[in-house]
Amino acid sequence: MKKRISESTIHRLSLYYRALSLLEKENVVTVSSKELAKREKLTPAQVRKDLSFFGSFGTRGLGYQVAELRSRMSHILGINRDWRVALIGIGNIGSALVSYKEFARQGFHIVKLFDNDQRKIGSNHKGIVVSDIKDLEKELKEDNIEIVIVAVPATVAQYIVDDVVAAGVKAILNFAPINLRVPPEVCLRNENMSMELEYLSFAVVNNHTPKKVI
Amino acid sequence: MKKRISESTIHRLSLYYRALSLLEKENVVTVSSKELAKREKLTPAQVRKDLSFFGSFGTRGLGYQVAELRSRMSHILGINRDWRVALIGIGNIGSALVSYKEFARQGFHIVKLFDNDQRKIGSNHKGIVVSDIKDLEKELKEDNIEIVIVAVPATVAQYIVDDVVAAGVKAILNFAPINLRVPPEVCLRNENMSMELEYLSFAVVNNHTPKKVI
DNA sequence: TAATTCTTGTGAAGCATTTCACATGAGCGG
DNA sequence: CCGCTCATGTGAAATGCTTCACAAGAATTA
Repeated sequence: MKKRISESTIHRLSLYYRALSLLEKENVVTVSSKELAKREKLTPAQVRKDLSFFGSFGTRGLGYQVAELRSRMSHILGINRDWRVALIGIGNIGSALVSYKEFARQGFHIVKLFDNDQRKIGSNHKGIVVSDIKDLEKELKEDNIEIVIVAVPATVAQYIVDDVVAAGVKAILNFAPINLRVPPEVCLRNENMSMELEYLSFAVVNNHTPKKVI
Repeated sequence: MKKRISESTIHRLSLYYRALSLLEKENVVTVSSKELAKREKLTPAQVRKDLSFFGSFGTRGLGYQVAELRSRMSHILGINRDWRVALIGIGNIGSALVSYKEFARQGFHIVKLFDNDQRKIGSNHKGIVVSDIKDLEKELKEDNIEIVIVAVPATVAQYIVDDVVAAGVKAILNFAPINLRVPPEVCLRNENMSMELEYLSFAVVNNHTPKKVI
């Protein structure tokens, strides 16, 4: 399996995983691509094609075993395990994310907090003591952090990310509204909430309706 | 101009707008598609093609006037004006968003807050008194709200959104991790932070590097 | 004014993604 | 056990998006 998987496919895997989790809770045993597609507003062919990149998980004439497919999806997405996540920047957004239960529910555990504000360093948020940003690289290494969430002002984000990369972290979720440079082996995702509002304002002004909802 | 504009193009318009704002601050007067592309890690052809959907804004041999193009972009995106935004759900995420200055900076003003918790109703957040969710439809109409941010638990999100739609709102930014049903004329965007972390965990587990960073 | 340089705007080509459509296999009822 | 129904998995077609490549316009210099 050396074919490049598209970003859209990966996002849809998350959707499938979520739908399957719900189905399992509803005690549904098998599900067809048709039903799965309906639940996530996709086409059955799309569902089957996405899954086919990773193997043949279904049974002709019957569909997919909900529990089994969910487990497969979690393996493919890498969420069949726990992740140690560090959060940098304990401002508005940062504080909210520390308390955001959805992350832990999916196995993403925020276990380190960093800030540069002396008043925040040493303080306790949800049982985690805030570390000094000065020790970022050292502590990320020591604690085997694999994913970092950056929630600092745009002006300092690049410096922070340089340190994060130096610490060997390969996955970064960035909330600062700025285009960050990272080496090609690092996966960077941007969460730019203003851009989403701008999308909406574009839609309203131009009477535009998106084909697919992300 | 009746061609369907792709989601990617709209997102890139936001990037152009941001880059142009910075250039203007740096007192740069003109910019080429090449330079603009470099700043946002795109190709010059992509920049020109995107702009060409909306008109011819450049001068051959010279490039684009920074100030003028920025103004054009803001008109196209609909951010040359202020927007009245309501925020529903004053939990972790909701509270953070009320204080998030980036929104107001782009002209998105949160002017209404709603919650169903009696302890929160009537309380004051950044100068805004929290309204009872029961009055949602009425107050959204009265206050001419055009954009709504939904930051409530997934279990109640659909009911809330039904009311929002009934109030005639045409643009919704949803933070609840659930697939919401809205009529076709309503533009719904989902901000699913867990999905972004899942993307990262997929990338780490599969040694996958995305072609383009969103 | 003519030659040169620069960079836009845009059809056409090249890729990528989505959808179609059907062969194939599994279950089930008679 | 045969025929019928159902639903997968997948090449091929269709659609959509990005990149190429170049004609053409604008400034500048001689």
